[in-house]
Amino acid sequence: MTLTASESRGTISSEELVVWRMLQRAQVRITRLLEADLLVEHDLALASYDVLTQLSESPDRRLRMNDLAERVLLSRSGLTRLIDRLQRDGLVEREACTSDARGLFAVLTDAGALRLAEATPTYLRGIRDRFLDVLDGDELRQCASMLTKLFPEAE
Amino acid sequence: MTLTASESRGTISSEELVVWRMLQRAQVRITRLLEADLLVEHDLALASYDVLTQLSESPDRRLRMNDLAERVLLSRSGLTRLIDRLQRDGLVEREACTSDARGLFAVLTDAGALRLAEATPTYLRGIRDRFLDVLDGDELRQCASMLTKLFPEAE
DNA sequence: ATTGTGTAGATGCGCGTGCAACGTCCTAAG
DNA sequence: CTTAGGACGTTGCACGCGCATCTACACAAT
Repeated sequence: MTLTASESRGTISSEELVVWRMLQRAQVRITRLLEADLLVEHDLALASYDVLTQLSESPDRRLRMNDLAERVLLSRSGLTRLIDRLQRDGLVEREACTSDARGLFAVLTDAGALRLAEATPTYLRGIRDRFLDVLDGDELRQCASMLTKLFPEAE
Repeated sequence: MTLTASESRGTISSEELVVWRMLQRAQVRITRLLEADLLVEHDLALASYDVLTQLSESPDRRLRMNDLAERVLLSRSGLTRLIDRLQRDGLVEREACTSDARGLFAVLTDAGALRLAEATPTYLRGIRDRFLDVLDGDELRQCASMLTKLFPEAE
Protein backbone atom coordinates (compact mmCIF):
# COMPACT_ATOMS: atom_id res chain seq x y z
CA MET A 1 0.00 0.00 0.00
CA THR A 2 1.35 3.39 -0.98
CA LEU A 3 0.17 6.51 0.72
CA THR A 4 0.22 9.67 -1.26
CA ALA A 5 1.50 12.59 0.72
CA SER A 6 -1.71 14.49 1.26
CA GLU A 7 -0.48 15.44 4.68
CA SER A 8 -1.58 18.94 3.96
CA ARG A 9 -4.87 18.98 5.75
CA GLY A 10 -8.30 19.45 4.33
CA THR A 11 -8.60 16.38 2.17
CA ILE A 12 -8.31 12.70 2.89
CA SER A 13 -7.01 10.30 0.32
CA SER A 14 -8.87 7.06 -0.06
CA GLU A 15 -5.76 5.21 1.05
CA GLU A 16 -5.81 7.08 4.32
CA LEU A 17 -9.44 6.21 4.80
CA VAL A 18 -8.67 2.57 4.19
CA VAL A 19 -6.11 2.63 6.98
CA TRP A 20 -8.78 3.72 9.39
CA ARG A 21 -11.23 1.11 8.18
CA MET A 22 -8.65 -1.61 8.51
CA LEU A 23 -7.85 -0.47 12.02
CA GLN A 24 -11.51 -0.69 12.92
CA ARG A 25 -11.89 -4.15 11.47
CA ALA A 26 -8.68 -5.52 12.92
CA GLN A 27 -9.48 -4.24 16.36
CA VAL A 28 -13.05 -5.53 16.39
CA ARG A 29 -11.96 -8.88 15.01
CA ILE A 30 -9.16 -9.43 17.51
CA THR A 31 -11.31 -8.29 20.41
CA ARG A 32 -14.09 -10.69 19.48
CA LEU A 33 -11.75 -13.63 19.17
CA LEU A 34 -10.24 -12.75 22.51
CA GLU A 35 -13.62 -12.51 24.17
CA ALA A 36 -14.75 -15.78 22.61
CA ASP A 37 -11.70 -17.52 24.07
CA LEU A 38 -12.38 -16.18 27.54
CA LEU A 39 -16.06 -17.03 27.31
CA VAL A 40 -15.51 -20.58 26.13
CA GLU A 41 -12.63 -21.48 28.41
CA HIS A 42 -13.51 -19.49 31.52
CA ASP A 43 -17.06 -18.21 31.13
CA LEU A 44 -15.73 -14.70 31.56
CA ALA A 45 -16.64 -11.71 29.43
CA LEU A 46 -13.88 -9.35 28.41
CA ALA A 47 -15.35 -6.53 30.49
CA SER A 48 -15.34 -8.80 33.54
CA TYR A 49 -11.76 -9.78 32.89
CA ASP A 50 -10.79 -6.13 32.65
CA VAL A 51 -12.48 -5.35 35.96
CA LEU A 52 -10.71 -8.20 37.73
CA THR A 53 -7.40 -7.12 36.23
CA GLN A 54 -7.79 -3.51 37.30
CA LEU A 55 -8.70 -4.53 40.82
CA SER A 56 -5.82 -6.97 41.09
CA GLU A 57 -3.38 -4.24 40.12
CA SER A 58 -4.75 -1.74 42.63
CA PRO A 59 -3.61 -1.30 46.22
CA ASP A 60 -5.57 -3.54 48.59
CA ARG A 61 -7.24 -5.02 45.53
CA ARG A 62 -9.85 -2.31 45.67
CA LEU A 63 -11.05 0.64 43.66
CA ARG A 64 -13.84 3.16 43.95
CA MET A 65 -16.70 2.43 41.59
CA ASN A 66 -16.18 5.68 39.79
CA ASP A 67 -12.48 5.15 39.16
CA LEU A 68 -13.09 1.63 38.07
CA ALA A 69 -15.77 2.68 35.59
CA GLU A 70 -13.36 5.09 33.96
CA ARG A 71 -10.60 2.52 33.67
CA VAL A 72 -12.73 -0.10 32.02
CA LEU A 73 -14.49 2.36 29.73
CA LEU A 74 -17.92 1.78 31.17
CA SER A 75 -20.67 4.14 32.28
CA ARG A 76 -21.42 4.30 36.00
CA SER A 77 -24.64 2.39 35.55
CA GLY A 78 -22.96 -0.17 33.36
CA LEU A 79 -20.38 -0.82 36.04
CA THR A 80 -23.06 -1.05 38.73
CA ARG A 81 -24.66 -4.00 36.93
CA LEU A 82 -21.37 -5.60 36.03
CA ILE A 83 -20.28 -5.51 39.66
CA ASP A 84 -23.71 -6.90 40.56
CA ARG A 85 -22.99 -9.92 38.42
CA LEU A 86 -19.43 -10.35 39.61
CA GLN A 87 -20.62 -10.06 43.19
CA ARG A 88 -23.31 -12.66 42.58
CA ASP A 89 -20.59 -14.96 41.30
CA GLY A 90 -18.45 -14.23 44.34
CA LEU A 91 -15.56 -12.73 42.41
CA VAL A 92 -15.94 -9.23 43.83
CA GLU A 93 -17.37 -7.63 46.92
CA ARG A 94 -18.68 -4.19 47.71
CA GLU A 95 -17.27 -2.43 50.73
CA ALA A 96 -18.25 0.90 52.23
CA CYS A 97 -15.79 3.77 52.14
CA THR A 98 -15.21 5.12 55.63
CA SER A 99 -13.91 8.50 54.54
CA ASP A 100 -16.83 9.19 52.20
CA ALA A 101 -20.19 7.68 53.00
CA ARG A 102 -21.29 8.08 49.40
CA GLY A 103 -18.47 5.98 48.12
CA LEU A 104 -18.14 2.25 47.63
CA PHE A 105 -15.16 0.11 46.96
CA ALA A 106 -15.23 -2.83 44.64
CA VAL A 107 -12.91 -5.38 46.19
CA LEU A 108 -11.45 -8.43 44.53
CA THR A 109 -12.14 -11.62 46.50
CA ASP A 110 -9.82 -14.59 46.70
CA ALA A 111 -12.14 -16.44 44.37
CA GLY A 112 -11.92 -13.52 41.97
CA ALA A 113 -8.13 -13.51 42.11
CA LEU A 114 -8.09 -17.24 41.46
CA ARG A 115 -10.46 -16.92 38.53
CA LEU A 116 -8.32 -14.15 37.10
CA ALA A 117 -5.19 -16.24 37.48
CA GLU A 118 -6.86 -19.09 35.64
CA ALA A 119 -8.03 -16.90 32.80
CA THR A 120 -4.90 -14.85 32.33
CA PRO A 121 -2.94 -17.47 30.34
CA THR A 122 -5.82 -17.62 27.86
CA TYR A 123 -5.85 -13.86 27.60
CA LEU A 124 -2.11 -13.54 27.15
CA ARG A 125 -1.97 -16.32 24.62
CA GLY A 126 -4.72 -14.62 22.62
CA ILE A 127 -2.90 -11.32 22.54
CA ARG A 128 0.40 -12.95 21.75
CA ASP A 129 -0.94 -15.06 18.91
CA ARG A 130 -3.12 -12.43 17.34
CA PHE A 131 -1.19 -9.25 17.99
CA LEU A 132 2.24 -9.29 19.55
CA ASP A 133 3.74 -12.18 17.61
CA VAL A 134 2.49 -10.80 14.32
CA LEU A 135 4.61 -7.68 14.75
CA ASP A 136 8.34 -7.43 15.30
CA GLY A 137 10.06 -5.37 17.97
CA ASP A 138 10.45 -2.27 15.81
CA GLU A 139 6.84 -2.31 14.78
CA LEU A 140 5.74 -2.66 18.36
CA ARG A 141 7.84 0.33 19.33
CA GLN A 142 6.39 2.37 16.46
CA CYS A 143 2.94 1.28 17.49
CA ALA A 144 3.55 2.40 21.04
CA SER A 145 4.79 5.82 19.97
CA MET A 146 1.81 6.31 17.66
CA LEU A 147 -0.57 5.34 20.41
CA THR A 148 0.88 7.85 22.85
CA LYS A 149 0.22 10.51 20.23
CA LEU A 150 -3.30 9.26 19.57
CA PHE A 151 -4.18 8.78 23.18
CA PRO A 152 -2.18 11.18 25.34
CA GLU A 153 -4.40 10.62 28.39
CA ALA A 154 -2.98 7.11 28.81
CA GLU A 155 -0.80 6.40 31.77
CA MET B 1 8.38 3.92 26.23
CA THR B 2 11.08 1.34 25.79
CA LEU B 3 10.27 -2.16 24.76
CA THR B 4 12.57 -4.89 25.88
CA ALA B 5 13.23 -7.41 23.18
CA SER B 6 11.24 -10.32 24.47
CA GLU B 7 10.37 -11.23 20.94
CA SER B 8 11.23 -14.79 21.75
CA ARG B 9 7.84 -16.29 22.24
CA GLY B 10 6.32 -17.63 25.40
CA THR B 11 6.42 -14.59 27.61
CA ILE B 12 4.95 -11.15 27.33
CA SER B 13 6.60 -8.14 28.89
CA SER B 14 4.37 -5.74 30.69
CA GLU B 15 5.34 -3.07 28.18
CA GLU B 16 3.98 -5.21 25.38
CA LEU B 17 0.77 -5.69 27.28
CA VAL B 18 0.45 -1.95 27.73
CA VAL B 19 0.65 -1.45 23.99
CA TRP B 20 -2.35 -3.69 23.55
CA ARG B 21 -4.28 -1.96 26.29
CA MET B 22 -3.57 1.43 24.79
CA LEU B 23 -4.69 0.24 21.41
CA GLN B 24 -7.95 -0.92 22.92
CA ARG B 25 -8.54 2.34 24.71
CA ALA B 26 -7.57 4.55 21.80
CA GLN B 27 -9.76 2.67 19.40
CA VAL B 28 -12.80 2.65 21.69
CA ARG B 29 -12.35 6.29 22.51
CA ILE B 30 -12.01 7.49 18.93
CA THR B 31 -14.92 5.34 17.79
CA ARG B 32 -17.19 6.73 20.50
CA LEU B 33 -16.32 10.31 19.65
CA LEU B 34 -16.93 9.59 16.00
CA GLU B 35 -20.30 8.02 16.70
CA ALA B 36 -21.29 10.86 19.00
CA ASP B 37 -20.55 13.36 16.22
CA LEU B 38 -22.68 11.46 13.72
CA LEU B 39 -25.48 11.03 16.22
CA VAL B 40 -25.59 14.67 17.24
CA GLU B 41 -25.18 16.21 13.81
CA HIS B 42 -27.01 13.69 11.65
CA ASP B 43 -28.92 11.33 13.94
CA LEU B 44 -27.00 8.45 12.39
CA ALA B 45 -25.39 5.61 14.28
CA LEU B 46 -21.97 4.46 13.16
CA ALA B 47 -23.32 1.08 12.07
CA SER B 48 -25.92 2.83 9.94
CA TYR B 49 -23.28 5.03 8.40
CA ASP B 50 -21.19 1.99 7.57
CA VAL B 51 -24.14 0.29 5.90
CA LEU B 52 -24.89 3.32 3.77
CA THR B 53 -21.22 3.61 2.82
CA GLN B 54 -20.91 -0.01 1.80
CA LEU B 55 -24.05 0.19 -0.30
CA SER B 56 -22.96 3.41 -1.98
CA GLU B 57 -19.70 1.81 -3.01
CA SER B 58 -21.34 -1.29 -4.43
CA PRO B 59 -22.54 -1.77 -8.02
CA ASP B 60 -26.13 -0.63 -8.44
CA ARG B 61 -26.00 0.57 -4.84
CA ARG B 62 -27.06 -2.88 -3.69
CA LEU B 63 -25.69 -5.77 -1.70
CA ARG B 64 -26.99 -9.11 -0.56
CA MET B 65 -27.90 -9.11 3.12
CA ASN B 66 -25.34 -11.75 3.84
CA ASP B 67 -22.46 -9.93 2.16
CA LEU B 68 -23.45 -6.70 3.81
CA ALA B 69 -23.55 -8.29 7.24
CA GLU B 70 -19.99 -9.52 6.81
CA ARG B 71 -18.70 -6.16 5.67
CA VAL B 72 -20.17 -4.22 8.55
CA LEU B 73 -19.20 -6.84 11.13
CA LEU B 74 -22.76 -7.63 12.15
CA SER B 75 -24.58 -10.89 12.63
CA ARG B 76 -27.31 -11.76 10.16
CA SER B 77 -30.03 -11.00 12.68
CA GLY B 78 -28.35 -7.78 13.69
CA LEU B 79 -28.32 -6.63 10.10
CA THR B 80 -31.96 -7.65 9.63
CA ARG B 81 -33.03 -5.23 12.38
CA LEU B 82 -30.67 -2.49 11.25
CA ILE B 83 -32.05 -2.67 7.72
CA ASP B 84 -35.54 -2.64 9.25
CA ARG B 85 -34.75 0.69 10.84
CA LEU B 86 -33.05 2.16 7.80
CA GLN B 87 -35.98 1.05 5.64
CA ARG B 88 -38.42 2.61 8.05
CA ASP B 89 -36.48 5.85 7.68
CA GLY B 90 -36.52 5.53 3.91
CA LEU B 91 -32.76 5.34 3.52
CA VAL B 92 -32.69 1.77 2.22
CA GLU B 93 -35.05 -0.60 0.46
CA ARG B 94 -35.29 -4.35 0.24
CA GLU B 95 -35.49 -5.88 -3.20
CA ALA B 96 -35.93 -9.50 -4.17
CA CYS B 97 -33.14 -11.31 -5.93
CA THR B 98 -34.37 -12.82 -9.20
CA SER B 99 -31.62 -15.39 -9.54
CA ASP B 100 -32.06 -16.74 -6.01
CA ALA B 101 -35.47 -16.55 -4.40
CA ARG B 102 -33.92 -16.91 -0.96
CA GLY B 103 -31.84 -13.81 -1.42
CA LEU B 104 -32.61 -10.20 -0.73
CA PHE B 105 -30.82 -7.08 -1.78
CA ALA B 106 -30.47 -4.08 0.45
CA VAL B 107 -30.61 -1.10 -1.90
CA LEU B 108 -29.59 2.45 -1.14
CA THR B 109 -32.37 4.94 -1.90
CA ASP B 110 -31.82 8.49 -3.13
CA ALA B 111 -32.72 9.70 0.33
CA GLY B 112 -30.11 7.36 1.75
CA ALA B 113 -27.47 8.61 -0.64
CA LEU B 114 -28.33 12.17 0.28
CA ARG B 115 -28.15 11.45 3.98
CA LEU B 116 -24.81 9.76 3.50
CA ALA B 117 -23.49 12.72 1.54
CA GLU B 118 -24.57 15.04 4.32
CA ALA B 119 -22.96 12.95 7.03
CA THR B 120 -19.71 12.19 5.27
CA PRO B 121 -18.00 15.51 5.98
CA THR B 122 -18.64 14.98 9.69
CA TYR B 123 -17.21 11.50 9.49
CA LEU B 124 -14.13 12.53 7.54
CA ARG B 125 -13.46 15.46 9.79
CA GLY B 126 -13.66 13.21 12.83
CA ILE B 127 -11.17 10.76 11.40
CA ARG B 128 -8.88 13.50 10.24
CA ASP B 129 -8.86 15.36 13.54
CA ARG B 130 -8.58 12.35 15.79
CA PHE B 131 -6.49 10.00 13.73
CA LEU B 132 -4.96 11.02 10.44
CA ASP B 133 -3.73 14.46 11.44
CA VAL B 134 -2.16 13.14 14.62
CA LEU B 135 0.17 10.90 12.64
CA ASP B 136 2.62 11.88 9.94
CA GLY B 137 2.97 10.21 6.56
CA ASP B 138 5.62 7.75 7.66
CA GLU B 139 3.60 6.67 10.65
CA LEU B 140 0.54 6.17 8.51
CA ARG B 141 2.52 3.99 6.14
CA GLN B 142 3.87 1.95 9.02
CA CYS B 143 0.40 1.66 10.41
CA ALA B 144 -0.91 0.39 7.10
CA SER B 145 1.79 -2.24 6.81
CA MET B 146 1.20 -3.44 10.35
CA LEU B 147 -2.51 -3.69 9.73
CA THR B 148 -2.07 -5.81 6.63
CA LYS B 149 -0.07 -8.21 8.78
CA LEU B 150 -2.64 -8.16 11.56
CA PHE B 151 -5.62 -8.45 9.30
CA PRO B 152 -4.64 -10.25 6.10
CA GLU B 153 -8.28 -10.87 5.12
CA ALA B 154 -8.72 -7.16 4.35
CA GLU B 155 -9.23 -6.10 0.78
C1' DA C 1 -27.57 25.55 61.51
C1' DT C 2 -29.15 26.29 56.66
C1' DT C 3 -29.15 26.29 52.03
C1' DG C 4 -27.30 25.45 47.45
C1' DT C 5 -24.37 23.13 44.39
C1' DG C 6 -22.03 19.14 43.16
C1' DT C 7 -20.71 14.13 43.42
C1' DA C 8 -21.29 8.80 44.16
C1' DG C 9 -23.77 5.14 43.15
C1' DA C 10 -28.32 2.73 42.04
C1' DT C 11 -32.60 2.15 39.26
C1' DG C 12 -36.36 2.46 35.32
C1' DC C 13 -36.46 2.25 30.77
C1' DG C 14 -35.44 1.69 25.94
C1' DC C 15 -32.28 0.23 22.45
C1' DG C 16 -29.16 -2.68 19.75
C1' DT C 17 -27.06 -7.10 19.54
C1' DG C 18 -26.15 -12.27 19.24
C1' DC C 19 -27.76 -17.06 19.64
C1' DA C 20 -30.91 -20.59 18.65
C1' DA C 21 -34.71 -22.00 16.11
C1' DC C 22 -37.76 -21.60 12.12
C1' DG C 23 -39.54 -21.32 7.24
C1' DT C 24 -38.21 -20.93 2.64
C1' DC C 25 -35.56 -22.07 -1.16
C1' DC C 26 -31.45 -24.10 -3.68
C1' DT C 27 -28.77 -28.06 -5.21
C1' DA C 28 -26.85 -32.52 -5.64
C1' DA C 29 -27.40 -37.68 -5.06
C1' DG C 30 -30.21 -41.49 -5.71
C1' DC D 1 -38.93 -36.93 -9.36
C1' DT D 2 -37.69 -37.28 -4.77
C1' DT D 3 -35.19 -36.46 -0.94
C1' DA D 4 -31.36 -34.88 2.12
C1' DG D 5 -28.42 -31.31 3.35
C1' DG D 6 -27.22 -26.77 3.20
C1' DA D 7 -27.78 -21.63 2.63
C1' DC D 8 -30.52 -17.23 3.20
C1' DG D 9 -33.05 -14.22 5.88
C1' DT D 10 -36.33 -13.51 9.83
C1' DT D 11 -38.11 -13.98 14.57
C1' DG D 12 -38.29 -15.06 19.87
C1' DC D 13 -35.64 -14.36 23.50
C1' DA D 14 -32.35 -12.77 26.81
C1' DC D 15 -28.56 -9.96 27.77
C1' DG D 16 -25.56 -5.88 28.38
C1' DC D 17 -25.27 -1.10 27.87
C1' DG D 18 -26.23 4.07 28.18
C1' DC D 19 -29.24 7.95 29.35
C1' DA D 20 -32.11 10.21 32.45
C1' DT D 21 -33.51 10.26 37.00
C1' DC D 22 -33.34 9.50 41.91
C1' DT D 23 -31.49 9.28 46.72
C1' DA D 24 -27.89 9.93 49.89
C1' DC D 25 -24.10 12.41 51.08
C1' DA D 26 -20.19 16.17 50.90
C1' DC D 27 -18.69 20.70 51.09
C1' DA D 28 -18.69 25.69 50.78
C1' DA D 29 -21.04 30.10 51.57
C1' DT D 30 -23.78 32.67 54.47
